[in-house]
Amino acid sequence: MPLDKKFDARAAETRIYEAWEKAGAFRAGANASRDETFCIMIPPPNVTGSLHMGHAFNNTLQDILVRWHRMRGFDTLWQPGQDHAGIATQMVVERELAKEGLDRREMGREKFLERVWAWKEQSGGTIINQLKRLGASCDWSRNAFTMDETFQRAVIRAFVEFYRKGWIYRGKRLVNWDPHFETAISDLEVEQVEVDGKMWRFRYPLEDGLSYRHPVAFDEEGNPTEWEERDYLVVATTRPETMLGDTGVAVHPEDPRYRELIGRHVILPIVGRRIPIVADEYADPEKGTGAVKITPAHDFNDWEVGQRCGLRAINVMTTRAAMWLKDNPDFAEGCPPDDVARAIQLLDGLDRYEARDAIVTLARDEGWLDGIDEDRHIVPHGDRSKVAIEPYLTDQWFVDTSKIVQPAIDAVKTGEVEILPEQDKKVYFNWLENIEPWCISRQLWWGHQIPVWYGPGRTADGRIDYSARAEHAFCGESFEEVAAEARAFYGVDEVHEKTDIADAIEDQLESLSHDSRAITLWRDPDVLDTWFSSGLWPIGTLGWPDDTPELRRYYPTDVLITGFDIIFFWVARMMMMEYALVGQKPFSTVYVHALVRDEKGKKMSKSLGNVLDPLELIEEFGADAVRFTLAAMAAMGRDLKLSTSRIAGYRNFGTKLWNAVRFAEMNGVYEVHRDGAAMPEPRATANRWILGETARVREEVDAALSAFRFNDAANALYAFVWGRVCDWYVEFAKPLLASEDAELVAETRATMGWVLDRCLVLLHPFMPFITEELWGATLPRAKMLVHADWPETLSAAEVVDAKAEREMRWVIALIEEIRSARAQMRVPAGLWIPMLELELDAHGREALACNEALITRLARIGSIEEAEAAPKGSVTVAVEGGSFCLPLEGIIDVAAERARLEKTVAKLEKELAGLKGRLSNPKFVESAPEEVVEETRENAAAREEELAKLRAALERLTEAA
RNA sequence: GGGUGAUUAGCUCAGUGGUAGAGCGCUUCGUUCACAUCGAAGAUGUCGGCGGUUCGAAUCCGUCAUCACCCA
Repeated sequence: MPLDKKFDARAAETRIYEAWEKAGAFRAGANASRDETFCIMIPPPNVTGSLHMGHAFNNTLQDILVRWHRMRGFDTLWQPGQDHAGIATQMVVERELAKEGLDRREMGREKFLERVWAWKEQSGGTIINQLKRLGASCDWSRNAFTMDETFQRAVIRAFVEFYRKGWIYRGKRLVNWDPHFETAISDLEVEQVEVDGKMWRFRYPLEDGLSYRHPVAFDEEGNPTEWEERDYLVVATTRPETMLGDTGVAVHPEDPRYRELIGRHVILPIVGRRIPIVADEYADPEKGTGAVKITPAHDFNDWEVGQRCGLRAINVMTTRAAMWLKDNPDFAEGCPPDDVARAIQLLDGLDRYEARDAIVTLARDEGWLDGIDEDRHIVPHGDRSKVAIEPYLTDQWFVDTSKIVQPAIDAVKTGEVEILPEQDKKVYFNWLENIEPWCISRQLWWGHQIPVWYGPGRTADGRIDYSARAEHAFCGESFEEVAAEARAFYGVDEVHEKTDIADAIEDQLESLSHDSRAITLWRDPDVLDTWFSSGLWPIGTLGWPDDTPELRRYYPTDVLITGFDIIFFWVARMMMMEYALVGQKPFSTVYVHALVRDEKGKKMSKSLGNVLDPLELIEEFGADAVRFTLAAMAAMGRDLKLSTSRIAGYRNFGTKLWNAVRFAEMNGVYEVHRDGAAMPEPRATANRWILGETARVREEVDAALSAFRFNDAANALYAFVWGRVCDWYVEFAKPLLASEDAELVAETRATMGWVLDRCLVLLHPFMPFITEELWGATLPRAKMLVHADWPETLSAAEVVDAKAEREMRWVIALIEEIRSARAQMRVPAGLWIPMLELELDAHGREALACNEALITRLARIGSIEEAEAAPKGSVTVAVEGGSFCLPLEGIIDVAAERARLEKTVAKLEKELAGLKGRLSNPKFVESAPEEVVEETRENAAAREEELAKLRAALERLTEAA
């Protein structure tokens, strides 16, 4: 049954994917024929996410490598899975609940988590199915999830190990607080956004009527010429609401204006707090007034200043970033009670922005507003919530990254782990060498709950101490483990667990009243940063902490392919955590790819509306076209700008391949060629030539893929299949297949069949669907293409026939020359014209004799005859070793022919001048490599020869005219 | 402010010292004989500017300009 005229991607892709899955084609070790393993860990997408262009790109590259290795017989595992995306998923579910008028706090943790799991069950498969549409050949039977029981065990184990080694600690620190989600987030989850804002200047009165002289006018050299007497300091701030937590004013120690004020005090307006003027280099004399208010509990820089200068940190906000003044002893401490009461009355409970307005209004009304300037500044925002982040003082868990960072740096320095492209190494080092402690606790419910339980403390003399400060933490992989420890610690028989601190205290009081020897512990309610679990991905998915066969076989993995945007989030953390936990690298090579942008180079974003949906593109052009486009554009280290016309072009490439096979089928190729046939040994030059070309492209593709040069591999295949097989070989084969010589026909069929099979094999990693379809449609096959043998030993050195290659190049050049002359002379395309052979060397004669049928057919030449001289009005065709002419008197325009020849002559002359110039330079001949000099000589000679022929032709033209 | 990268045909981009390339687009011609998602032919470049190294620079170095991204 003949093939259709084109490939129906939409109908075929699902069917083919199902066939692969049914055959278990992607299972770990499928098609393995050698000992070496090849393992890629998928960068886990969010479980409730959906496929975007970045995923499509990333997974296409992985699939190319995986299919390539699988066909080469490696024991291959592409490990798929998803992460639980703590904040993102909790956000989605909370939004769902809100529609039903529900709130997670009212539901309670357990009920809420049930809802999250239900949501995961419902939408978790979306991205898997989308990856399948793309053709991703993951071992889905091993699909992993960071919240799976086995993976949870790995996360908890990692936490406990780190804790016991002292690499994790809990502390009251300023963290990036997201007031929308009411959780801490890590530095990396913060986006810096430039916004238009204001800079307010406030006057803080000096204590006890103190005053100083502040310069207000300056001469040309900047020396002050006028001063005014001030009994206040002017501080500037972009965040007036934080002033309630001010505990100092900093000036530069060298600043002459304020030197005498250092150590004195100002009285904070509104609250009446007496706060010191401290010297700190953080205060920049050039900025504003050079005096800066310090709010250690609400600003990272101020926190540092506070630490250095011994200032208090007063938290004045709630977890929702509303003002917290009432019942806030820290706030009230040291302030006049009347002022505190008034502040509470005016400001308590106000949102931070309402409070800002209120404070500015107060300042204006009370006369301590010095002025307002327009100001553009950077405000940190939560990358998920998009609200302004509040630096916030809370108890959080941190990984002391300084303890585990060194092996991650060394591994890349020594080359044990390779990062490609090179430039991304710098980014990696830059971050790791300046690494900050990693805040890993999140005030969320969806995630891995921190395996730490708290109980009362113990005093030195063995009594139990219930004060909050004495709180004792127990860390263990289970409550049982912790309970055992607690029994020993307290010397009690019973240890109870409560999830909530309030319940625990109640329970404790109850036991005390019964004089029972029991202690109640409560578990830390927080969960771990999703990236803490993703950091364990390579070992966790393979079964760690158990010593599984998979872990032994596939770990360390081979390649990680990921976007540059998660080098810090993920790559660096896997490096640190895996070295810390198993003492081995997680992977050998990291290939970092760039961003997919729209065709104008803009980052794709929903708000810009320039998002290309990979699934829509797959619908329109087929997965193969989308994949091939991404591969062809994957030049290392460059962003890629995607346009649909490019995808359409590669869809056409698939059609081209399809029709080449269709041609073969229509010409009896598959009556002769057999599945698994050895490479034929044909006589005909064209057949021998294409075998050599096939060997060459195989080497090119392997070299390119080995170097992660996906674009080179894709382009080599494109140029081979379209530019050599379809444009030339199929055309050469037409006269051969039409020959009377049955043996010639048979060898041509065998050759074409073999070459096309190699095309399918080599293209399969890039275009798996259409190639698999053609593979199955042409012959009964022992194995599906997905498991076909990669022609690894096909070597150009062995297969290329230098004579055949030279001959075919000559034939192609001649045909191109004739076609070009015809087109420029406006010879009607359908017209068969005679050609005269004027002079020809031995090689040319042989090449002509062997390929006359090809030449006459492809150049539309009716006859070739020898002639002594070119007749009047003929067109000259010069080739290596000879020249021909097309006697076209009456058809051609002499002036046009002259113009054509002159143009070529001019081009050759220019080239020749350059070549001769170099050769006549003695320094060039002396210092350039021998082969370069030789090549230049040959080039010059060849040009000279051609030039002579064309000049002669020009002369004849002149004589004739 | 610090860092990284980019600047090559109309567009998107390859090109690590030896004759400037590809795809798309454009122009002309062409459909019985695999494919119009096609074929044939063609036009288009001070390789961002300036300096340097070299026999030789799109390529190496310096500098300036413009743009982009990352980090503060």
